[in-house]
Order: sequence, then structure tokens, then C-alpha cells
Amino acid sequence: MSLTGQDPALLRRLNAAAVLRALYGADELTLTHLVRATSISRSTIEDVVAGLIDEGLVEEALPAADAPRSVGRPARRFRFRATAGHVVGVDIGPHKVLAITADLTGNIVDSRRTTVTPETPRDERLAAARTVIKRSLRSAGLGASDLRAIGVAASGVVDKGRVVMSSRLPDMTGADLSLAGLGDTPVVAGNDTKLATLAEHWQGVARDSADVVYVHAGRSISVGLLLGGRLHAGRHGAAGEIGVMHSVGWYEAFDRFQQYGGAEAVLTDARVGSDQALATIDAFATDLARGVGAVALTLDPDLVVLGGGLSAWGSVLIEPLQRELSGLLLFPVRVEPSTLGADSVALGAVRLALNHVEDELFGVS
Amino acid sequence: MSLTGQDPALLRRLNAAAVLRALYGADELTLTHLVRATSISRSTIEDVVAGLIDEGLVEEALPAADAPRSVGRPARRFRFRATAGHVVGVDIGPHKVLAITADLTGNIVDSRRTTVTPETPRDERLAAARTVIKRSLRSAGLGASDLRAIGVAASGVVDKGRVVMSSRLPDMTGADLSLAGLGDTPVVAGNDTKLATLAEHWQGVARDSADVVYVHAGRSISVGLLLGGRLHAGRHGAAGEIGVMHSVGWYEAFDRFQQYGGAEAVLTDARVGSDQALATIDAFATDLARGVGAVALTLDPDLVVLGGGLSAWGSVLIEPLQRELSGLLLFPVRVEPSTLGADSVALGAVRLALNHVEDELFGVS
DNA sequence: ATATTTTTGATAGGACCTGTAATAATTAGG
DNA sequence: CCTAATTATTACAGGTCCTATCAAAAATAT
Repeated sequence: MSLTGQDPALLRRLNAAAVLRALYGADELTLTHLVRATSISRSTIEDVVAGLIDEGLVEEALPAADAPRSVGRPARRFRFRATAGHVVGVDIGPHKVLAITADLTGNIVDSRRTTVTPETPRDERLAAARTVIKRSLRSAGLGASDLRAIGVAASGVVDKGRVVMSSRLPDMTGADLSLAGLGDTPVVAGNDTKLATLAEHWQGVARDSADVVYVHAGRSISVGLLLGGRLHAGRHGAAGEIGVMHSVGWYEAFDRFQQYGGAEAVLTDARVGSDQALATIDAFATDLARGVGAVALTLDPDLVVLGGGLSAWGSVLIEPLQRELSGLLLFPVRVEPSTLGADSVALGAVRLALNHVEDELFGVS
Repeated sequence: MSLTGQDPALLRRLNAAAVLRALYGADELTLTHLVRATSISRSTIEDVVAGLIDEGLVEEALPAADAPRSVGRPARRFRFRATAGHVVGVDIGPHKVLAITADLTGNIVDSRRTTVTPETPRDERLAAARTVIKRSLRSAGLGASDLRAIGVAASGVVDKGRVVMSSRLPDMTGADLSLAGLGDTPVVAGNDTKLATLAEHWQGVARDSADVVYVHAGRSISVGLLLGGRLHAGRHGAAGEIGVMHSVGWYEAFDRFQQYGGAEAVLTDARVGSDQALATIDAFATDLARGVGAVALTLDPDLVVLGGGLSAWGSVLIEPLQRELSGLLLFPVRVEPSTLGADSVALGAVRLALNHVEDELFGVS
């Protein structure tokens, strides 16, 4: 059944969530600030904050010695107690396993990695993930009870905590990503590109866009979708798999660079104006635009984000891509390079874990 | 700012909405039924229902003489007062203008049409829409004050109440769909295919699916998207315009039938097993699958609905389409023919208008 | 006629919200 | 150093909403 206001306490939960959200973004706020931000009455704010302090989610900040003094009785200041809990986001990739530990505001407290190879067998790869998580927690001085959720990113189609299919790491097909052996911390999993999309919406260029197409361009090309501010996974978790269509030509696209003598060579030659290098990039942009154009025509998004290794090329690749796209689309679309580096996937896993925690913390519906 | 429970009356609105929704689906319900359906306490239900009766949204049903009698004091029965308001949905098409008048439950009380041609100038076409709406209202015995909203469907890209671009009816490009001259009734507009998608989700085969790709297949081919149970329009209202991509081949697809001697001829020949007719249909299905495949790979939807004139062909077209799609997609997708006829667009416009009314009626967020 | 069943009406108790008035803790200025 | 102005805190009154419980009302079954 739908939302029914059965319990007057619903109002309290709603207001607590609003206060928490307000504190979330800011550093320290006074009660008066909170009243203004939420337009809830002062009496209520006071009660709510007291309750949140009891729960350990908010703490009073001691007045700083060098704080700017103003007239009138000084207000107490409150802040979100970021250390009330922590999450870990782990990127289980072909070449590395990266774990990022963060507090509830998303502040990174530790970051730890191990090297693996595409040939590393499944169990070893998953064991590496467990080990990296444990090490990161220990180094951050955290126990199992401090951990509220774990976010896991893996390549391939990920659905219901499992890798349904992975072409990049065939051995991972069928792998269970619930990482047993780490206590009963809830584990949420997702596809790497989709989680990078989430990261881009959280801290990257897509911060203010609700409908985003994220394109990971590197050795392989893949797509993540954010629709209405939420990740769109699809019925089988296979949304964005436009590259599967052979006529799009994404499987062979990167070979253009290999044939030239490697991606590095193309970039350096292009920078000095080599016609052949520029033509190679143009051809690659055409490949890219074939798939991105289909997705953009389907969704008419606010923004296309170019991520992955090739996003570091910046305008060298963005410009021909945009040129190609403008010939395909009804309306021009904004294309921006990713501002997050190679850690974006693990960062997205952190965000996924935080989403889970927030749903529990200030979940209402 | 987000939802804040500032007012205790929020609970009442929430509960009123829950009661209204419960009454919406059912015919007549007793207070006890409502208590069970909403799990709100009886006292509250009583209050809420009294309030809704005051507002004119609910009425008490007189006990029917032939009602099945049971032990105990007979309960009063309540029903949603469907006639508390009406809406009109109007489809402004190339060949017809169709207005459907419905009450708040969506019961159709009148349906009225006028014939136009693709050459009818813009002002005349819009005037025809106004006239048809007025006639339909008069014939339903309704005054301007009974009308709560008007939904308008037009072909082409529709955004913010205007036709941004129409390839089917170029003269309509730039048209203002707010239909001035019908009082101050709110008018909401949308693209015809998108609204047919809405209709299909409301009363058609897509009733239980949240992520739906609707394909209108006829003289022209177009796509409507429902994502997470909501229509996806895109930044410029141009979502689903995959057919714009020339390589998809949708502009010329229907010509295959014309070259054969008309769509009718293809169908009748195919039914008696003509190889040439079947091959023509296969080729058309391949055209269709090229675009639908791209959309389905992008979105991984629950369901693909085939609408438009060719949906009447049923399995003759569905089967080759499904065959083609299965070769393109990672996961098989359910493909169903539309169950609604040519009125689906106007019906979707009715639903759009009802959505608007409901947002106002039991809008909370 | 009496018992049983179900609905209805009325009352009490508690949680929540808002707004106002009194009180406390500062700074600015004479 | 003292007073006025300013801002924050605390306490209280008034109102809406919810739930739970219990007696009264209206029907059927025996």
C-alpha cells in the first residue's frame, strides 16, 4: 500500500530527515539556520536536533576560538556527525582491486589497492577484495560494527548481487558479489560503468543534471544511465548495453589506435598536428557517436559525460565527438569530459553504499 | 526544499489520498473495508470520509434492494464520486481530431470527432479542436466549470505546451497547444506517441510494467518511453526520436509495403502464404528491429508494445520482429501488440489530464 | 424474545506542530 | 563600568491529528 500518515511520528521522521539533509551539505549550522533552511518552526527544530543527538547522528560543535563574533547571544552550532558510521566502496576490476573507506558524509578516510590481472581466477579476485576491505578498515582504525554498508562494483551485467555475464572477465560470470566473511554488513552491488555514472552525478560534472548518459571510453566502451536523478539498471541490469549491437562497431573501435601504434602514439602525434593521427581520432569519434547518438536520440538527456581512460584526452576527442553527434541529433547535447579520475568506479560504489545507508537512516516512503 | 512535515494536516492529506485511492479502484466500500485496505484506524477513516464527502469527492451509496444481506448492523457504503469533475483528452492528428470526455475515474462519457486533412492549416486545425471539445462537453451536458483539465496530443516534438517541430505536419511547428478560448481550464500537452504509451500503461497490455517501450508502427514509425512508471520526455521533449537516425531506415520502411501494392495487399497475401509477402514483412521487421533493438539495448525494458495501424496484424508482424530482436539483444524481451485501438492517443490525453487533476487532488509532495 | 454479530458514535490519551512571551547571554556604545 | 540592543534559549498555551477502548444501535439467527 502507499504512504499513509498513520502515525503522527511520521512528521517527526520527515522533519528529522529534512534537518539531516540540511546539515549534510553544510559544515556547521545554528538552530536559526536550520529554521530558515527547512521552514520548520524553531520549537520543532530544537526537539528534532535533540533527538538526532541522542541517536548519535548529530553533535554540537564547540565554539571555535577564532570564530567571527557578532552581536547577541551566541548560538550553539550543530553538525552532522560524519563518524557515526562508515561505508566501503570496492571496485573489483581487471587489473586492480580498489577499496575506498568513507564516513557518512562521503569523506574519504582511507584508500587501498591490490594489483590483479585479467587472468586471476574468480575466487582469488574475490578474496583479494575481502582482504583489501579488511586492510582499509584496519588502517582507518575501524571495527566491523562501524561499517554500515559495502558497495561493490564489477564489470559486466550485474543483477541482484551477482555477475550475470561478463565479457571482459568471462571467469567472473556467475560470481556472487555478496562477499561472505565480512560479518553481516549489508552489501550492495552494481556494474562498474553504472557506478561511475553515480559518482559523476555525486561529485563530478553531472552534479546538476538529472538525465545523464555516461560513456566509458577506453580499451572497451560502455554506457551508464541516470534518469530522473536515479540510476537506470533495466530489467536484467543490462541497460546501456548498446555496444552489444555489432553494427555500432564498438568492439573493434579501439583497434584503430592499436593499429596506429598505440593510443599514446595517436595522442602525441595528434597534438603536433599529424593528419593521420587526427583522422584516426575522427574515425574513433564516429564509432563512438554511432552508439552515443542512438542512446541520446532515445533519451534526449541533459548531458553526456565522457569518462574512462580516453576522457583525459579532453577536447582532442570531445570536439570531433560533438561534431559527429550534432549531425545525428535533433537538438545539440552538452558533452563534457569526466572530472573524476580512475577512482570514479570505487567512488560510485561508495555512493551506492551511502544510498543504502541513507534509505535506512532517513527513509520515509 | 524537500518534503517537511510542517503541518499536522499533512497526515490528513496523506490519509485522504490513501482513502481516495482505495475507493478509486473499487466500486463501493464500507468503512471497515477502508480500514482494512489502508490500515488506518477506524476513527480516522470516519473523519476522512466525512471530509471527502464535504469536498464532494465521495458520496454515500444507497443500499441496493437486492444487496446480499449478512448478519450484524448493515454498513454504509461509500463510493468515489466520479462525476465530481470531468476532463477532456483531445488527439489533434493529421486526418482526425478526436475528443474524449471522461469523468474522474476515467469513465468515458462522450467521444466526438471531426475529419481534417494533412493540408488543413494550423489555425483551422486548432479551431477544430476547440469546436470538438465544446461539442463533446455540450453533448455530455457539462458546463465549463465541470471541466478540471484538458489533455492535448499532437504529433511531433512537444515541449512546454508547444509543438517544437513536426515532420508529419510541418505547418504545426511552433503551434501553441494551450487552446485559448476555453476558459481558464488548465491545459497539458504531449506528443501523440508518448500519450499512447501512457494509455497502454493505464488500460492496455503495459498495465503491470514500469519500463515500457511503445512502438507506433504505421505509415510513420515512432517511439514512446515509460521509465519507472513515468513518461520520459527528455530535455526537449524529444526522447524516443531514434527514427531520426537515417541508418535506422525508418523513413523508408513503410515504402516496402507501398512498392508491394499497399499494406492491405501484403497482409492478405501473407495470410495465404505468399513467400514474397512474407519476405516483405520480414524485411520490414528487420527495419523495425534495428531501431527497437537500439532502444531496448539502451533501456533493457520490461516490455515492448507494438501499436499503430500495423499492430492489428498481430503475430504476422510480431513474430518476425521478435525473431529479429532476439538476435540483437542480450536478454529476450516480451513483445506484445497493443490492445487499444486508434483511440489510444486521445485516451492517453485523458490520462495526462487526469494525472494533472490527481496531482492537485491528492498531491502531497 | 434473546443472543450474536457488526457497525456506529463518543471519549480519553498521547504525539506532534505552531506561535508567543519570558529569560539568558552576548556585543556596542556612552 | 553600566545600559541598550540583539540574538538565542526555554517554557507554555492552543490546536490538529492519530490510536484505542467502550457503550449504543441495528441488523440476523435461534
